[in-house]
This record gives sequence, structure tokens and C-alpha cells, in this order.
Amino acid sequence: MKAIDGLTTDEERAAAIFRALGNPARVRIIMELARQNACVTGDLVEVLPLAQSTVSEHLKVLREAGIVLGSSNGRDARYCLDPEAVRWLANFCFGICCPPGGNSACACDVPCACD
Amino acid sequence: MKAIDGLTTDEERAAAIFRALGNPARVRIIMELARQNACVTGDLVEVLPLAQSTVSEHLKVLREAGIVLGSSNGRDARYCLDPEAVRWLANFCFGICCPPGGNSACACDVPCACD
DNA sequence: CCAGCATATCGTAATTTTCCGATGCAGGGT
DNA sequence: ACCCTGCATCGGAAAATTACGATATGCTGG
Repeated sequence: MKAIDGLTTDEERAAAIFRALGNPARVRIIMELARQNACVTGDLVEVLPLAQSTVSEHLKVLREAGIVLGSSNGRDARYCLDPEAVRWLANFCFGICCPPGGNSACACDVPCACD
Repeated sequence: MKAIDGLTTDEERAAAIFRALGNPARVRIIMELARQNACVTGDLVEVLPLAQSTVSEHLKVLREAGIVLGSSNGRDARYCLDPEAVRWLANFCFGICCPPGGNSACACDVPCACD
């Protein structure tokens, strides 16, 4: 992948998180983390049709993207969503659709659904 | 990539959009589309340090993910964000952080930033 | 201290993504 | 009718992702 310069820090952060979330298994993981309302662990391995090592690597990707918090290694690893990151991401998305300036109109034939 | 069954329709849609946005060039494209507040076209090729064919393919990915609307081919193609999709995505993210049930507490040591 | 369990990391193969140049295709101008 | 412009698509090479089994690592209980 070629480096794109001119990206703001926020855009880079968003791209990293988007990339991490752009995988069905990882979406399933974060939904499970959200549902459990707590940090789960190898429970995820039972939920997913994947090998333990694969799940571990998915968790690593999510951790490195900064969307999930968790212990590194040991015997009883625990993970949970980073609520701040999730919220930041949601705000980033809203920021695209409805920019601070407030000019949320789109010149195409589809009206903006924002408010 | 292995298929993960048990994903809801929303989760699949989210994963598809996340995957599309998980690339710096494509993030740059949607930011540009948002900034221009209108449908631009080959202007994107000038903005990005990529070949015209590559930009065209990025646009195709974004279109297929349903985050961008645009004409297919001809001479004067135009694209714009699909505001509904962006908004849907933002709400999906908020739904993770602050689920409808309202139990947004996290058992980890990081408090939930929601509200 | 040692065995056993839970998780992380390594090595690696298959698949997918990313990118480019070349080519195809549709419209607009002459 | 002809070429030129602007974009899409193809073919293919290089790089990244995804997945697994095997192995390493680090607690914890006996």
C-alpha cells in the first residue's frame, strides 16, 4: 500500500481503525465485547469458528488499532472495547456527513439524512 | 477470509463499509468528497499521488461498499458521498459504545466516554 | 519446583489487496 | 466520420492479509 501524505492525524487514526474493523470476525469480536458489557477472553474462541491462534491475532490487530483495550499476555487475558475510541470514531463519521461548518448539503440527488 | 456466520445484516454492512474505508487513499477520497460538498470527478486524481486507474478502482470499491454514489462510466463521471450511509455508520458506532439498552458501563478501568 | 492451562507468537501457505501500464469505451468537438 | 479527452476495465506483479498448526511464554495450583 502506497503512503498517502496529506492525511491529517485524525484521518490516519480513522483509516487504521476502519481497517481493523473491516473484517467480519473482528466485527463479531467487538460486538461480543460490547454485548458482554465486560472484558471477555477465550470465550471469543468458542464463539468464533476460528482457531485460537487466529482469534488471538485478531485481538492483536484490534488492540494495535486502539479500538480494544486488554492485557497483553499471561494466563487470564482480558479485553474490552475502548469506549473513547468507539465514540471518537462515531464522531468522526458524523463529522464527515455533517461537517462543523454546517454545510451538509449534497449536490447529488440524494438529500443528506443529517437532522 | 473465512466466512463468519452469525453476523447480522447490519454487522455485515458495517464490516463491508469499514473494509472499504480502511485504506488511507480511500479515506482521503471521502474527505475530499465531503469537503467539496459536491460530486467531484477526476479532481481526485490530481489530489492523490496515484495513477488514474488506481483512483478509479478505489472509487469502485467505495461505490460497491455503498458509501459513495456515482455514475458508472461515460466521460464526465461524478461522485459524492451517500449521506445516509455515513450517518448509518456513525449510528452503528454509537450503538456499539452506547447500546440501546443503556448499559454502557465497561468493566475495565477506563470509563465510558458516552454522555 | 513442576505440571498444566490459557494465551501469544512463529513459520508458512493460500488468498486478497493494491497498484500500475495498457487497452477499451463513450461523448464532444471539428 | 474522425480524433481527443476522461474514465473504466483488464492483466499481472508485488505486497499485505488471513488462517492454521506448532511452539513459546507466563501464571497458578499442587
